[in-house]
Amino acid sequence: MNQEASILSALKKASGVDSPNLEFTDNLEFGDFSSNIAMSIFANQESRIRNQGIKSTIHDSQFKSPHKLAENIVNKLKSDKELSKIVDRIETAGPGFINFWLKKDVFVSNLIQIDKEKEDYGKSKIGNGKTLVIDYSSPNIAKPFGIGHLRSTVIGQAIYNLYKFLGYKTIGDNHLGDWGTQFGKLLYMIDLKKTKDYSIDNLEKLYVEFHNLVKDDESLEKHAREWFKKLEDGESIARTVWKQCINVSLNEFNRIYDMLNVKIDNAFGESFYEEEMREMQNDPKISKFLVDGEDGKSKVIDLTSIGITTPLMFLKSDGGTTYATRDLATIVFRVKKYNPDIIVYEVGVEQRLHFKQLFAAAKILNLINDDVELVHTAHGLYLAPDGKKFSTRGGKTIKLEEVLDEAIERAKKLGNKDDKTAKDVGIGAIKYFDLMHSVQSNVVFDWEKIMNMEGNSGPYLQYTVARCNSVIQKASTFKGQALQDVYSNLNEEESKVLRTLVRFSGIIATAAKSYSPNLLCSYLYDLAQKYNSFYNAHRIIGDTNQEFRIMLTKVTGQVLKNGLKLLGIDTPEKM
RNA sequence: GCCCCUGUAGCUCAAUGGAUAGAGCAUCUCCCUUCUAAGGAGGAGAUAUAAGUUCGAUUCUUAUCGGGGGCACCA
Repeated sequence: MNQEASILSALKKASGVDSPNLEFTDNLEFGDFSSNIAMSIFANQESRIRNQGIKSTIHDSQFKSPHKLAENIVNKLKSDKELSKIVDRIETAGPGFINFWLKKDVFVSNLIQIDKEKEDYGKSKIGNGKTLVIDYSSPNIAKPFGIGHLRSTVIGQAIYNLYKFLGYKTIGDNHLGDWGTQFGKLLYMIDLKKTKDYSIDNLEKLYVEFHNLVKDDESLEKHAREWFKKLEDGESIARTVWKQCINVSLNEFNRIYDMLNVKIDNAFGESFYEEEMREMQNDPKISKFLVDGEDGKSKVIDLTSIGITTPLMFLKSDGGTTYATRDLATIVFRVKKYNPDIIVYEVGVEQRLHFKQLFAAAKILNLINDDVELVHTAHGLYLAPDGKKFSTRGGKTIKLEEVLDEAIERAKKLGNKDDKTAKDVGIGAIKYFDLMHSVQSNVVFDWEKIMNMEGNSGPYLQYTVARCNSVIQKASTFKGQALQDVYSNLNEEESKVLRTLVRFSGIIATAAKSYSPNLLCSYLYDLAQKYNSFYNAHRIIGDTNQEFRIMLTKVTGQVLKNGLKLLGIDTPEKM
């Protein structure tokens, strides 16, 4: 158990609150950790207590002020023997904060632990026995891999890595958009133009052209649906062309995944669930929930009972399936195959309504148990410089590959001669830029910013790791001993690094739980910055404290490396 | 028209209702005969507006004004 968890458990006992608040304090004046639990309990507003889920065995009327209540809790905490092993001092402060100072040797043993566990440091078993399925990346076949797919790909990968690190059984699925009326549109255009050019560029052109033609002739939408129906019914020409489009696209996508160094367990794609879709259509337990759509021919699932006025389109007028049908079928498959505890959809915010509908429908149709958690991360979008959404239909996109190439090129110009390092740095810059933003916020695309290699950036963190490596390499006399003696006279910079190091496992848990890799980014940047301050202010090799300082360098490099690996960012030895 | 999200420094972004609102870019001053200057130290600079709830509000509520996304046979 880490220090944070130990304090939490003691606090839980002393306050009688199930999930007391504990946060790291950046200002040592307020301890290493701080809790506002006394003030929360004291706020005797029933509604707030209910809203925050705070139930305490302590009745607030016994105490005159949150400060008095805090003192009461502190007294209990002081008699906690387990806690006294790691905590040096507990005090109340201000209006009723409870502040904890960790013992110096907690920091020492933490250093030793990091050095011992190396790349496993920070791992946990809290997810053992639990399964998480995550749907991410999910580009559409026959369209270029645009900048828009970057978020889903890298955030999804980071969430996957985080949960795996926490001991979950994790299954990643690239839910390729390889089915649906979009292919009808393409098949119609291919037939119209009698073309055999199935290159992505041409397919994209046809798709854009289709939408231009539709502006003048809405009946084309109907033709597209007819073509998709043919495809769905297994018509051989449609299937052959469709298959060729898929092969072309997959080659293209795989090249990009190689560049990004992303490997997704499965890539079943929407077409994979044809069997489940057919079974659902014939299942009386499902069909009893289907009602006629407005035209009397389509079948929809009514969601007004749970406050969603837009019904879910289950079968189109021509009997063809929709995106929603396929997503429901996917749930059926995943439940049957993996029995997951959590299913995460790392999909953009523009599909919020769809997932709201989908999750509601899955419950109505009894496809999942109530205890399965369905999560839509709803990441924000890359917006064009004019502040609007990039549009595939309008042909306005930025190809991810161009961005990646440019970043690698810039990394080379900075002096990274070997290709692997240039690639790690260039790709690292792009991934970090994406991940550092909070998941839900939109990001305005800017060539200069996305490949930033200074300041709060991927290359900054990679550079810090390389710097640590370089110091370690020069420190040939390092024996890794005699650490215990130096703690009475740590300087400010050293203390800051030490205090930051102990937070790693807590940050990982929080980042995973809230599906927010950006929290890990901020942490790593904070750690690197504190280390760099230390590095600039003090000599390492040759100092009387050199054993300690070298150790500090070694484990900082290790923690940064572990964190970056979780983010899917490689760390070159040298740069 | 209706629904959802959002508004923090010149720009791009952080901050489970907590203590002095953090960064990066840009800008101004310094620091390489010292272990990697892709670095470090320091200036200047921000919570859209108006009420409300609270011991305490960037965070919660309401209104106003911006911005974005969506609203059954695209995904």
